[in-house]
Amino acid sequence: MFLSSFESSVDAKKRVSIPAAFRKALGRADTVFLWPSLDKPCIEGAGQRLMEEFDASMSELDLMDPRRIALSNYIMGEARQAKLDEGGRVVLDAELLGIAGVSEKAKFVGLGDRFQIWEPGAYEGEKAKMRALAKENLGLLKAKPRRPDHGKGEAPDE
Amino acid sequence: MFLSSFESSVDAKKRVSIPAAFRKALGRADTVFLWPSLDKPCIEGAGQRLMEEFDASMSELDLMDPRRIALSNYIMGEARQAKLDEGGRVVLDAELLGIAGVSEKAKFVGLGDRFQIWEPGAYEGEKAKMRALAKENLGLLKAKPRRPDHGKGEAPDE
DNA sequence: TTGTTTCCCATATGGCCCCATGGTATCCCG
DNA sequence: CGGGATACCATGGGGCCATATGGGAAACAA
Repeated sequence: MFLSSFESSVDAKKRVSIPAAFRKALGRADTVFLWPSLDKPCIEGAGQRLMEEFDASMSELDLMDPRRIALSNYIMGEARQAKLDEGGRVVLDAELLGIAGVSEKAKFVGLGDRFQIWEPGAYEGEKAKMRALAKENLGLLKAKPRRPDHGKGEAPDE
Repeated sequence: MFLSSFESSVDAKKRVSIPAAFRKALGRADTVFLWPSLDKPCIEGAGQRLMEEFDASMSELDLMDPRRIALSNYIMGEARQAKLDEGGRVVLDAELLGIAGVSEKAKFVGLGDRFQIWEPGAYEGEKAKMRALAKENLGLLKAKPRRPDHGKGEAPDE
């Protein structure tokens, strides 16, 4: 799970360290999938697993459905698979850097099944917006109905 | 269940002891999830269980639903998973400490499924407010209808 | 060649893990 | 009932190792 946020720096060769915690969430393969966000000035990234989910979702549409083509075009067409070097870094190409406005520093933000890479300043503004939207939608987080705990749940074992 | 309040101190390495009573409520895994409160100057924390509930709720929304992204952004982006050392302590990073204004002492307050960490002085003020709000809403505590007792009082669980 | 990309090695810093100590409450045994 | 022993808990400190980041050499493209 991509959890928490980190900032790392972009060197002269356009390399960034993927935070160690995120590398662990990527799975065994030393690759990341990266693509420009559809609606925000940031880069999105994930491991093989999420790509397979996208793929599975799309395969439920007819082969020639124009909507399928459009989705494939965005998801498969725009995404790239980057290989991590042995220090856990990837090279960000000029297009990705441009879209996100990233130059010196890159802010990695975990979103559970994926993560985003922001220019740190730009992210501050976005964060405020996201917080407001999250606040409005806290109601979507349903509690699992639980019956008065008869010692089942998190009883310390021992 | 996170119950009652405790105060512990923050050492030079920004470590705090999680109260032993709370550690038992965290379950067997030696990790805590910590995040800044949405509306109060304090840190909130919980065990794996609550995070899994969040995760499950979110996975019922569409992959690209903006509300999902916003919620993920707050919950996954701002939370961090801290590992307890063998003495039952965690390291609080500078951001969390800053948000809660915690420096020397930290006040742990149990809230049932989660807990909060306050700067002790700040908590005193908050406590008064919470008490007033609780007083106005005592009516929300409904008695569970219980039938005329068959057994011997309440069975202590265990 | 010249510039760009890819791989590999180097290194310091700070985060994490472990060991140590002192204090306190509880229990047991005298 | 008292004293001691024991377990548990809070806190301090030190050392190792992973991580982040810099740089150089080799492979490749123009």
